[in-house]
Amino acid sequence: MTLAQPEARPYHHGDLSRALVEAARRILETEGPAALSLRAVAREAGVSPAAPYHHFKDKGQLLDAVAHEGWVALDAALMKARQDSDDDRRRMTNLGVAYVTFARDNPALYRVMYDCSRDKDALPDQMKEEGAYCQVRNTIAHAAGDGVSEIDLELATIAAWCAGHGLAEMSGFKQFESLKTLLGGEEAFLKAVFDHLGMFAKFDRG
Amino acid sequence: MTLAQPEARPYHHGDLSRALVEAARRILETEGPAALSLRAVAREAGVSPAAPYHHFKDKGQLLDAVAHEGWVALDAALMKARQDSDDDRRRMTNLGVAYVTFARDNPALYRVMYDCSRDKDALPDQMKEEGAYCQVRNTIAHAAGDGVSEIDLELATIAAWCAGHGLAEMSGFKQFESLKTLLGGEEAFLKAVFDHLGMFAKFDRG
DNA sequence: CATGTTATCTAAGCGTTGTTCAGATGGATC
DNA sequence: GATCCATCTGAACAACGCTTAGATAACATG
Repeated sequence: MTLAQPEARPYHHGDLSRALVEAARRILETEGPAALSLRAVAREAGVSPAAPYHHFKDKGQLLDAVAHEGWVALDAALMKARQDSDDDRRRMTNLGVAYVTFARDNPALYRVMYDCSRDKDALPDQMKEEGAYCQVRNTIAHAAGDGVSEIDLELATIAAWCAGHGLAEMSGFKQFESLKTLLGGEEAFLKAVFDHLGMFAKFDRG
Repeated sequence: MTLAQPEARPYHHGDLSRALVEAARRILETEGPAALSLRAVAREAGVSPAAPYHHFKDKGQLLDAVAHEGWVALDAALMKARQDSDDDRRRMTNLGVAYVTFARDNPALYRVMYDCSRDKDALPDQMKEEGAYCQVRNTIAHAAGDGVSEIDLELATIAAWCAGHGLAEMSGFKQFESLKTLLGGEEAFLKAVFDHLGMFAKFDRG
């Protein structure tokens, strides 16, 4: 008779895929992206280093699953931000702030999300239909009214998305620290930058 | 007497630091960032795997050197773009297009540059004085005239830089392919997006 | 010129990683 | 109850970043 194991997991885990993704997110949050090795994830989940390969083709595919969860979470954050406002322009700014805030609050996760995208040279497919990208697009469409062309709409969405991503990756740079305190905090800083980007400038001009 | 070596390098290389950085750039261009290991760089330079440690504290410091070269090159590209125009607004767009074009032409190098920045949560120090960041700032300052505040100037520079970085990392996404051909090529696409960002909107409005 | 000092390089090795493979395990099906 | 098959383990491989001990040669000092 052996001593009681700390976690008497049966030989077959039951839902290892899910457990692995959760373990990965736990490692991301506590130790950062550099510590996210497949072996570490397996360790954290309490299985052998080879076990993950029965659920994911390779490390990249596990990261894809983690990234997917990230996009879903970002989705929800943007959805919430979109409802918290009535005015179109303010709503657009709120979306931008929510986007960057999500990235700043989950830096490791955001990094994985975009690393996966760049490896495939594409945003996740999910986004085109009902995802975060589409939410930005719809918000712009509503703000711009009927007169706007499909092309302008697409361009404006891309422009806003690029601005958000750029700011998400750079707003943490220490060179901007003094400016932030001068403006009264992180959020004020973000709003000010988005204001300067004038994402409706084209529509305002006519 | 031994056969003539293919490259009868003396025991002491002479300028190994430089050779290592060049070897790294060669690997980046031909095999991409994933293949850029310290051992591969040493192999490419024709030295043992331990040799680089006499010139760089660790792999990160070698990448820092590579990144520095990248920033210098980007510097030059922006300098050239700035002189190729007279009108302020066009000059600003040209800067943006040049920035993104550099990133698209040297994707692996650009990746290393920004990975190094994020590891330190800072743009390279060199940029603040006479570097690329400063060029953008000066261009905006010239365009905005005397009335603009120091804060607005800084915000506009950050906004432009974020937009450039975001577009640099996303313009390669295949989702935008059809839109690009529809607009008549990569450069037209970039100009259209920058136009939508209306980086002078704030100043135009007064 | 001989000598000692120092910078530079190599060889070997440690611990870790991603990945593969043969074999052990056990739930599901007949 | 025998069989099948997805799942998991243990052991192994090559490659990685990095360290250490020792070889080599340039250079300074006498």
